Formats: sequence, C-alpha cells, structure tokens
Amino acid sequence: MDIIDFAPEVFLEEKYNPQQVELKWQGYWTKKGLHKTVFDPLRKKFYCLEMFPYPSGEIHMGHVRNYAIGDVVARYKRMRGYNVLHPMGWDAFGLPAENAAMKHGVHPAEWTYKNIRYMKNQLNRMGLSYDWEREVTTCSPEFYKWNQWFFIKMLERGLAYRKISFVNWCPSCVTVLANEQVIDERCWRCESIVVQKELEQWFLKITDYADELLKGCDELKGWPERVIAMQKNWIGRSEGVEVNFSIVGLDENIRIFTTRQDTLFGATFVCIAPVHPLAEKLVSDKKALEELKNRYGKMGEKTGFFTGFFAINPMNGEKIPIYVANFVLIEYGTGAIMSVPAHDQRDFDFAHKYDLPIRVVIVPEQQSSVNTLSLTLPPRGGGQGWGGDSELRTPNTNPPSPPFTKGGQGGITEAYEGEGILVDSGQFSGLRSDVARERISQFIEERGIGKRVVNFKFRDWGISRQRYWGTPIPVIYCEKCGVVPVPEKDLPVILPEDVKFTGKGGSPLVESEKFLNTDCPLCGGIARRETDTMDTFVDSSWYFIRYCFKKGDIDLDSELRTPNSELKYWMPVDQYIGGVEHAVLHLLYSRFFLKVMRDLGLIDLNEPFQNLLTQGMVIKDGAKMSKSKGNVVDPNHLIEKYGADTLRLFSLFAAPPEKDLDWSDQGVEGAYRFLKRLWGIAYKNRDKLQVTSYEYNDIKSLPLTDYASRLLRKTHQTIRRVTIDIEREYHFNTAVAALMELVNEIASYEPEKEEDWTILRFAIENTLILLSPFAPHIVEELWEVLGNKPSMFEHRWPDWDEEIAKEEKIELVIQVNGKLRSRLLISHSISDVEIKEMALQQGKIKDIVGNKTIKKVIVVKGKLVNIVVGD
RNA sequence: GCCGGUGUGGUGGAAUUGGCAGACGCGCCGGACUCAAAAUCCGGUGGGGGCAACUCCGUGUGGGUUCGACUCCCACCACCGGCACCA
Repeated sequence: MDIIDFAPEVFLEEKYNPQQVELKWQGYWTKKGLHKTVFDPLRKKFYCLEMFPYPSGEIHMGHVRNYAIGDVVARYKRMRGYNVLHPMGWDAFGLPAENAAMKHGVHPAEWTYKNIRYMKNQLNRMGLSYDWEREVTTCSPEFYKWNQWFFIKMLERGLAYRKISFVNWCPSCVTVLANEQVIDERCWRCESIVVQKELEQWFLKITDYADELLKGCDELKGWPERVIAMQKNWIGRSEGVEVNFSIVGLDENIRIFTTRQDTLFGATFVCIAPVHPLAEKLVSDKKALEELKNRYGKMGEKTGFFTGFFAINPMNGEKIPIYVANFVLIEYGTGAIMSVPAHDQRDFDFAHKYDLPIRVVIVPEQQSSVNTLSLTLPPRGGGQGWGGDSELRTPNTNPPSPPFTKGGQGGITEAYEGEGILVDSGQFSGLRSDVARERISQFIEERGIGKRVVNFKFRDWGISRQRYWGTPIPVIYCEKCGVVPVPEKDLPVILPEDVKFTGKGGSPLVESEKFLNTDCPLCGGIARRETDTMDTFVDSSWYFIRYCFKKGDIDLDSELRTPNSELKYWMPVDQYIGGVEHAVLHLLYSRFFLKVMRDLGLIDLNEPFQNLLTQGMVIKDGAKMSKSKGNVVDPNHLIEKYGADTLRLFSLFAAPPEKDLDWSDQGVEGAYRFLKRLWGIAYKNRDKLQVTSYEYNDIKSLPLTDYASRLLRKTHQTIRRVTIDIEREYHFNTAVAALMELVNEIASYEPEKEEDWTILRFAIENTLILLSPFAPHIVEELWEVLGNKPSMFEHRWPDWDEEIAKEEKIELVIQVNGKLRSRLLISHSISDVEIKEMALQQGKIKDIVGNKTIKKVIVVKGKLVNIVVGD
C-alpha cells in the first residue's frame, strides 16, 4: 500500500476524503517514527498488549475490534505522559500453514510470511500505533531458539518429562490428527473413525504449580470475574482422602479417592477403571475386559462387570464386591472408587442396573429426627444378584448373596448427594457431614488405612505434536546415552526445509534424513533427533517477554540476566486485551511460564498480566462471524468505503468492549456521518478560527455571553466524562457518545463576538484531542486545518476545570411519595432547609399535598426532594 | 448436573452505583432544499388515555426491604458462555 508523502502546507480537499487523510497521516507518523518505543528508566511506563494474531491471511472483525480497543488505550496513555510499549507480532506456527502446503503445494514458511506481509499492511492501514521494531514472529529461529532454551531449562529442573499418552490416529490416512482435525470422532479428510493410539510424548509439569496458580487467582484484581472463575474451575482443586481397601485372598490393596469420607459406611461396592493396573490381575475374562476398554471414557450408559473378587471396607470390615466399570477415570484420583449408590447418582445408576444394594448413610438435616433404622434397601426383587451385562459377565464367577439385611419397601429413585446427618455409620453416626469428614479423615490417618490428599482436575501439559510447522523439541536419542538434551550452544535446532507434505505417516520431520540423523552430544555415537514439534501454545506463553527487547537475534539469556534490563522496566503487562476464548489455556500457560522463569531467577514477578480486558465477539445476524455461516464483513471493503477512522469509531461505539458487538451496516454509516459532520464544522469556520488564539488560563476571565459560557461548560464537562469513561472500565461507547453530544452543541452554536470564536476554537480543539485515540487520522488533519502544527499526539490530554464544568443552576426533582411531581431550579448556595421550604411552597405541590399530613421530607443534595405524606 | 454471565423502546445501548428510566447512535414519521432522487439540515419518536395542561402504566416473572428499586435481598423463568462420568 502506498503512502502519500507528507506535505504539511498543502491542505486536502474540502470534502472529507478518508483515504487521502489517512494515508497522509500514516505516512507522517511513520516518517517521524512517532510510535517507536524509547527505553527510558526515568519515565513511568505502560505496557499495552493485545493478543497477537495467527497469520491466516486476512484481518477479520474480531482483530479490528481487539486492536482498535488496544490502540485507544495506548494512545490515551501516551497522551497522559506514559512511556508506552505497544508491540505487535505473529503467532506464526500452526496447522493451517501445513494444510495450505498439502492443498496448494506451497511451503508453510512461504505461505506464512506472505500472509504476514499482507496482514501487516492491513494493520498499518488501520492506523494502529505499533512499534514494529519489536515485532515478534514465532516461526523465526531467533524466536523459537528460546522456546528450545526454556524447554531445556525445564528439563534440567525436572519440569519436562516423557510419558506414554494417547493421540488421535486416523487408520486410513495413517497419521496423527490434531484435536481440531477430529470432527465428530471422524477424520476431517477421509471421515474414517479416529482411534486412540499410544505414543511416548513430552509433558510440562504445570501441575507442580497447581496450588500457586489457583491461589494466585485471587490476586488478579484486574482480571474479569468470569476468567478467574474459568481458571479456577479448570484447575479444579478438591480435598479428600485416599483409602486402602484390601482385596480378599490377595496381598493387595485397592486405593480409592473420595471427597465424601462421610459416606464411607455407605459403600456397597468398589469400581476400578478398565485400564487400572489391577484389572489385568483381577479379571480372568480378558475379552470382556478388552470390550469394556472400548467403552471406557465414553459418555452414555454406565457399564461394567463383577471381577469375582471382594474388598474389605476398612471402616466397618464389610466384604463388598469389586467391579470394573467404564465410567471410572484412570487419570483422576487413583483410578478406583468406592461406590456409594445412595449418595452418588452415578453409583446409583450403576447399582440400579446391576441390582446392587443401596445403603443410606446420610439424611438431610431436617429429616434427621425421623426413624432412620432399616434404611438399607434390598436389591431389586427378581434380580440376578451380583450381575453384570450378560455379554460382559464372566461366566464362572457366581457372586454370593448380598451381605445386607433385607429391609422395608422404601423406594429411592435417585441419590441424595447433599450433606446431612450421618446414620448407620458406627461411631460417626449422628455427626454432621462436615464434622464427620474431619473426624473420619483423622481416624483414617491414625489407623494408617489412608491419608488426606488434594487432587486437581487439570493435567500436565502435553506439548508434543506430530507436526512439521512448529518448534523442534531439542532432544536427541542415543542408543547408549538415552535421552540427551541438545546442548545450549547448539541451539537453535533449525526446522529443516526438505520435508514433503503428504498427510501420511507420523511426524513429518521423520522424512528429513539430514535432520533425523545426528551424533550424540555426549558420546559422539549414532543418534537420532526427536521429530515431534512443540504445541504452539508454548510460543504464546512468553512472547510478551520477547517484546521487551528490540527484534533481531539477541542473546535472551544474558539480556534477562542484565541487572536493569528492559524486561525489568516493562514487565508486567499493564493492560492485556484479547478474546475470551483464551481465558483458560493461553492465560494459564503464560502464568505458569512466568512462574517458571521466576524460579529460574530470570524475573522477579509472580504474574505476567496486571489487567485483563476480554472483549466480546463480533456478531452478525445473531451468530459469531464465520466463513461457514457466510456472515463475515470484510474490513478491507469498509476501509475503502469509509476509512479506518469510521471503522474504529464504530467498533468502539457500538457496545462496551467486554460485551458482544452486534454488527450493523447502518451503525457504521452513523459513525461516518459523525466524522463528516465534524469535518464540515471545522472547514466551515476555518478562516475565522485560524486567526483566533487563546491562552488556556485566560479563558476563564473572558467576558462571555450566556451561550458562549454554556459551550465552554459543556466542553469541560465532556473532558471530564471522556476521561472518566476511559479511566474507569474503558467505557469507550459512552465516551464517544459524550463527544457526539459536544459536537451537536458545537453545530448549533452561532458565534458573533470575538470571544465567541475563541470559545468555539477551544471547544473544537478539545473535541479533536479527546477524539484522537478513537479516530486518529481525521483529528490530525483538522488540527492542522485550524492552524496548529502536527502532530497533535504530542499534545497532552486536557484537564477539566471543576468550577467551569459545574452547572450554574441545579434542577431538583420534587417527588411526593416517590413519584415525580414537579421540578425546582436552584443555585448552589441554597441550604437544605430553604430547598424544603421552596418545594413545599410550589403551587402544584400544595395542590397535591392538600391537607394530608406531611410525615417526612427528604432532601438529597443536588438531586431531589421527596415529600412523604400520609392520608 | 456444576460454575459464570445476560435480560431495559422497533433496534445497538445509557442511567454519576439506591434518587428525573430510555443519554448517544440506528431505524421510523413529518418538514426544508430539489423538476426529482441521493446527500444534507430542522422537528418528532416507550405504551395507553386526553383537544389540551396533564394523567395512568412501564426495566424477564412473583414476592420483599426502603421515603424512593433497572440498581439491594429471596424465589422463579428465558437465553448465552465455560466445564462436565473429576468420585
């Protein structure tokens, strides 16, 4: 895109032509290097960060909104005197580049860099004030080298490790699939059913930081509530106990985990996951076990079978059957559970299906006084006893009759999962659930049959990807030495270019002989490289660190260790802005990475992002804009038709940033109209305005007419409103509304005397300054039209004068019994007592009050009078 | 199921955090300019009643607190988002 050479003395067309205006000023800003960051430890800093885009090819409306918001913040803070870091970059590794390679035969690198060039132009065309000297491109070796370096540091600390894990595998394409490539359990290309395949993969031990990541949530004061909630939920901490149930006839224990120790006496069977290590030992029918494994982890009907073995409940010595069940997860807790059908719906369903006994041990507190004897229910009449799915049951293990007393006919239709009073629980009967949990935990620990534990839902972060377009994992496998990290001096491990994209096989890097075969760094013997690449979330977990330094091939390690490095100055990020879709993974990983960096002694911080703004989606016709829905709006077209200022203004005005934005073509027209109107006013009056001048401090003492002082007051009020709206909560929509009000007032203003013109100039200039973060190009042009020197961004944000902004007269509302009945215009100096009198003296109020008794009169300063009357 | 969010005119959204509900924009209606249209400008615009001054109703529903509730409390309904066989 061409940039018009700046020619300050030449004014543009009289008609508002956004293309001309915008290219002129974008050229000027670039030429003057206005957006460049200068490291100056003496100035107060502000790090404004927006989530960097994936270079998919084109900027979409979500980006427009995100970056318009970020740019307002950055420009506003600069005008407030902050030294602002406002960088941008590219999340450049990832699957779409490989897909493009397969589809069009273009190399992922070529495709990616082409997209970056194009999108960078688009961003510049929006007038975004980025410092491109700090541009980060994650697919460049000078960036990903440090991914590898961090990985090695984590490996040294035991924070990176290998374990066997499952991947999605398409048997027909013979390849590993990313989660996004699996659609309804089928391969995205050939639609065959995807299966799970075991592979040895690399993991980062994020769970080591589970507690800290959770506790840290409460310190994230500048984060939205909902994001905090999502993170906490994701981490999913729960306190409970692990208890050993010994297996009858074997010298083994089944260790179970529960958070409901209070229901231990109600356990009537034990379930283990089909992939539990003990399953192989306990189950003789291997075929049935295999079949069950296929149903493992799938939502739907709970199914399983009796193993033929029994366990002893250590609380009451009861002998209860051991089942294998598909709904028991191996990844959580111990992979084995005690089943309490009376108080857990899943166990209830299972017990119901297989006619297992249900024993009530908790009753709701209100009901605890009723007779709770004989609450144990018998198995369903006519049942098979200790059964199982006929097709899954092991034929030669006939379970004995249940060891429970047959009781009354009470019918339970669902589990009672709430808390209450314990019954039928030995020495713990009569206790409240919470007390019982504590006592039972003690009991278990004293007896050595178990211990208190804390479990987390979230798992370690699997970073291995069997893909090409990512950071090579810097590890070498040697026949003699085993797993050997690539020495730091050999970094980066460069991604080879001689790889074909066939869509077949495992990791594409296996195909590059040159890459694959290497020497062992320890013994020099024959070795091969790891061919998996890293999850691209690794890149985004620390890219904001890299922005703290200029781009290029720097030695990040020594930069980080320099005492007063730029890192120390810029971090943490003061304001982070991006979509909620990253509320969990990206933001959690970034927090984790920073804590690791801290523990490596590289940074003295606990959290990376002080304030977080999650902007809403851009919606059209009731749905998120997407190609598949065909409801996308192309920013290019809008910029061509209306210009970037209009596009920015609309996306800021249409809704507060955190809410979803409903796209409206007419709304865009409205924003455009507003700018045209402002342009027209400035041009119409430019001759008179250019020769007017004022000193800010003298304005107060000018002899002003009523209408001139009204405009002056409105201007100060607008400065106040816009400033407060931006500062508090970033309510840009109301800030813009306030500016529209001011422009409306300016439009109807008719100056006559010299002072009137002075005030008009003051009002227009302040409008321009206040509008500048939102629509930066048009204001620069009009600033110049008024006879000022560019750039107006070197102008400080204005202050308002509370005295001038104050209304001369206050309009009070008069209510009778809370209903609006009349109004009263008063001046500031009038006392409450006088106000009360004036209100009561009003003819209308007198009529309404009549001869009713006045019980009370409430006077709220500057607001209203409420007269409370009786009958 | 659990967690979180939202509910205000025809429409996007305001309401200084308990004090004039509907700012500002869009749309619509009327008018000016024009041969005409577009653009622009001016006026009107929550609903009902009244010629009118006015008046009654009105912030998802039902209750409550209060002189006063879109705002606070309780119960419920609807929609959206996240997690989900997590024991």
